[in-house]
Amino acid sequence: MSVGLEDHRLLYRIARAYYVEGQTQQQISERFGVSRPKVSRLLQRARDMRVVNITLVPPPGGHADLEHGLEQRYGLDEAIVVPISDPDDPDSIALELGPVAADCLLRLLEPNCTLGLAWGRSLLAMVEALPARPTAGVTVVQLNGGLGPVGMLEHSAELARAAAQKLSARLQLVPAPGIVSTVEAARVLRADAQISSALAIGASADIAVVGLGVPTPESVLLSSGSIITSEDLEALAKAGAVGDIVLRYLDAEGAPVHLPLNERIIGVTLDELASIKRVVGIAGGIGKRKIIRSALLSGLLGTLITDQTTAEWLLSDEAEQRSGG
Amino acid sequence: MSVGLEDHRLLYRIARAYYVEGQTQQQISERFGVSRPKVSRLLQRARDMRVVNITLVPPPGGHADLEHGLEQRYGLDEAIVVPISDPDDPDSIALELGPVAADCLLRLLEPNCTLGLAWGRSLLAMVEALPARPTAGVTVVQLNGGLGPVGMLEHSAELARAAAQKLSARLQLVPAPGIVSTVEAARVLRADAQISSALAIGASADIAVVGLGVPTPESVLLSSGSIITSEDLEALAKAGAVGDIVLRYLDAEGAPVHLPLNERIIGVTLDELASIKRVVGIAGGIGKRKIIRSALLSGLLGTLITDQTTAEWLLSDEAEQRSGG
DNA sequence: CCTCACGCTGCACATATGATCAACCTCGAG
DNA sequence: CTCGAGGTTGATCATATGTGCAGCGTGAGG
Repeated sequence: MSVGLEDHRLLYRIARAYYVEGQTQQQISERFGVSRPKVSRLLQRARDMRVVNITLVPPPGGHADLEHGLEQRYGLDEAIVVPISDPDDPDSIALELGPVAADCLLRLLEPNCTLGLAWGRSLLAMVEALPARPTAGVTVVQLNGGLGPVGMLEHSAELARAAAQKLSARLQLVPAPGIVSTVEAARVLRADAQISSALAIGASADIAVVGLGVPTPESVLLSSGSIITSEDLEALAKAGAVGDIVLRYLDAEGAPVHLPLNERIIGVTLDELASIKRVVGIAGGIGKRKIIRSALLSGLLGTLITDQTTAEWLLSDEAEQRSGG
Repeated sequence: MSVGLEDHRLLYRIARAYYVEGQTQQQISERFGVSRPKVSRLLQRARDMRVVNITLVPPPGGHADLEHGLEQRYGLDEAIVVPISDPDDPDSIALELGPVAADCLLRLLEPNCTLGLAWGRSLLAMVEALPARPTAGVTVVQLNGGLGPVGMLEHSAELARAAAQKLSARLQLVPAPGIVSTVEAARVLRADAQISSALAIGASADIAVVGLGVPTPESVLLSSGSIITSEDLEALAKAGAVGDIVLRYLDAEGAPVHLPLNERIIGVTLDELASIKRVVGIAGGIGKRKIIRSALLSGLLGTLITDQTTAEWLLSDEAEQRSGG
């Protein structure tokens, strides 16, 4: 019996009625004289047998596969891959990631939420790209103490202040440096009511936006102050640190690096960061590959915004091999 | 602002999550940080803007457009167009329409329903193609009295009997000829309790399967008996009749033809036929074009099963012009 | 500067949909 | 012929989905 052929005809007719003519399964069941659940099953079969083909038109640029690949491989909610005009210039990268991150942030923001901000060039670019969009009941909070000279734009407090202004949000600063010279000083500062309260608010943020840092002499962190010493740098290198996320250092596999330096940090901890539902990481450029991969492996990030070149590397065999080594 | 581009990206990502990854809108809304109704609207927009393309694979033979065209133009529930190996041979047509009609009928049949059958070669072919498939509580009933010699396979009673056997159904015959010589005879027969009861059951059938007849000397109707006289034929021609549906004659536009002949018919009336939810018409071939078109215009049919050539004609300009003439 | 009209947002609801389940039928093996 | 396994059916139900609605922000035009 030519079941297959008649079947295909019916599958097609029903699929057409459903997908093209927009009839409900109920209407179709009455029209063709089959039970309503059967229509559902026939449509299922029509999809399985590719009688209906659902095709998606990828957005221009072809980053969709990169994004999906990153999400699959590293378990992200969302990866956003941005084409960069000059992929070798860190400033160019930050400036082009920023607006995209701003778009993403606006999408994620909802009334009465708390937004935690770290610091860095990319964050700065994002905040600058933010349009003035008052959102009811939002609180902007620093995730770590300030770094570098107060008033510097990359300074965490300045970032938070600018963001709060754009969003007409309540501002919660952490009135302390991000790194202090001694463990004892950090302990004292953390004991301060205002500081600990601010950090607690940061730890309970709904959204965190963070950059990823690399401990090189050129980085903003080191060049703008001398709080991290060359001894610290050596210790970090020896311990295998490849970079930091909100001042917390990770090794190549995304594991925290345990060093005395940690005790001198004023900011949310990795555990606290992990408890934040939505952590958005923004970073790109060749120099940040290792820490980006590390952050991805750590599982801390829900969203990653990076450049195309880095995305390709993160999906390449090279990144895979390092996982084995 | 490159709204369109970022929009396209998000539309694509969401469409992909929904259609490819099979996530629910709820999951997507949480993953991408937009409200659930918005996901629904974005998906709607993705379809409207052809970010998702839904393509159907037509069944081999390319009759799908013909079928859809017939349904649209004549307001059918379903048209089934069958490719015929020899479109000029009426027997070939009937034999090839039959199995398709049988498939269709099996689909339409449901437990505890009443199936009314008319008569003719196509109906015979359908019944012969029916597999033995007992269906609970089905009643098969004649829609009109018998025609031609009793025992002839095309005979309405034989058709009904054979169908009832295949379906293990209860059989309700109309113990009378379909056409009698005088109006008076018809009146007497219709008054018979058994006959009128049978006709009432036929009139309340859930499904009716009918052929379409043409009043030519070659037709089974005329060749097998001499109940319709040449005078009748002339009167039919003069009144503009192009054929019949269950022995009721229609003009080219699908309107009933009022003639004394009507009073000599034993069978369900056009009004009764119109009250049956599902009327399946089976007919094909060049000679039947006019009556098929007429039956379609009458609005009596819910389903039409015909051959490809006829379907093309029914959608051609020629058929259109006749509507104006 | 004020006003109005439009569009967008999320909420709440009605509905459409897919899954579960028990009964049934079919087909093949014993 | 009898029996049992697998598949198919429609009833029922929880869930997913689309839409009307009120409120709000925005931008154009006075």
